[in-house]
Amino acid sequence: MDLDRPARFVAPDLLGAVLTVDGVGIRVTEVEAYEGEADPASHAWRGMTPRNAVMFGKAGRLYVYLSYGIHSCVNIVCDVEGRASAVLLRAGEVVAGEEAVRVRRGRVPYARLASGPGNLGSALGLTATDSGLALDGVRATVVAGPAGHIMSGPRVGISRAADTPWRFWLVGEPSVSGYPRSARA
DNA sequence: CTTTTGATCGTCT
DNA sequence: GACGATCAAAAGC
Repeated sequence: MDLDRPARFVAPDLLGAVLTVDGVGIRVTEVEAYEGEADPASHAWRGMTPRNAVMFGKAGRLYVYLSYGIHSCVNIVCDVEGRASAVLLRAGEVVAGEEAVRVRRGRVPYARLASGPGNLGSALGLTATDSGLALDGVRATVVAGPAGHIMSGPRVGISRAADTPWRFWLVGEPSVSGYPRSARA
């Protein structure tokens, strides 16, 4: 998997890949691409800040941020150093360490364990203090995997550039959120 | 079933 | 001091 490309190209390739953090494995089923200066919806739109600095760094690290004061959302940083670019992991299927996930997520249906960016972050047990974590095999890894039928559409939950079709998901996967229900193709 | 609202806080203006 | 790359529960129909 070549992460040294802009997020919009890496995003669809990440579908079907398995991200493992501290023994919990998640098969990615839904992602969104965010790119620096050219993308008004990106955190890096107005340049580097202490929070988004990791987005400007080299590929293969995790960018984790606190959303709405409650949820931790997880991105995989891509593109070459100096170009802010990241893929938000919106949903996945838990394929390893389900017991550890249930401690944090409780008694919810299997398909919902990591459905939605906040839930996925919770399932992995990541918080903003983990931002910058390298996918180097120490605590975390990504391994590419087979993807089925891929579809794309507008990103969810943003107010700017809401028409850019940089959301990608696997058709037929129960964990895909698409929250809130609107664009059904 | 659809729409609204409360929770909760770091970040940037 | 306002506002989110959100979620689940409650209220409205």
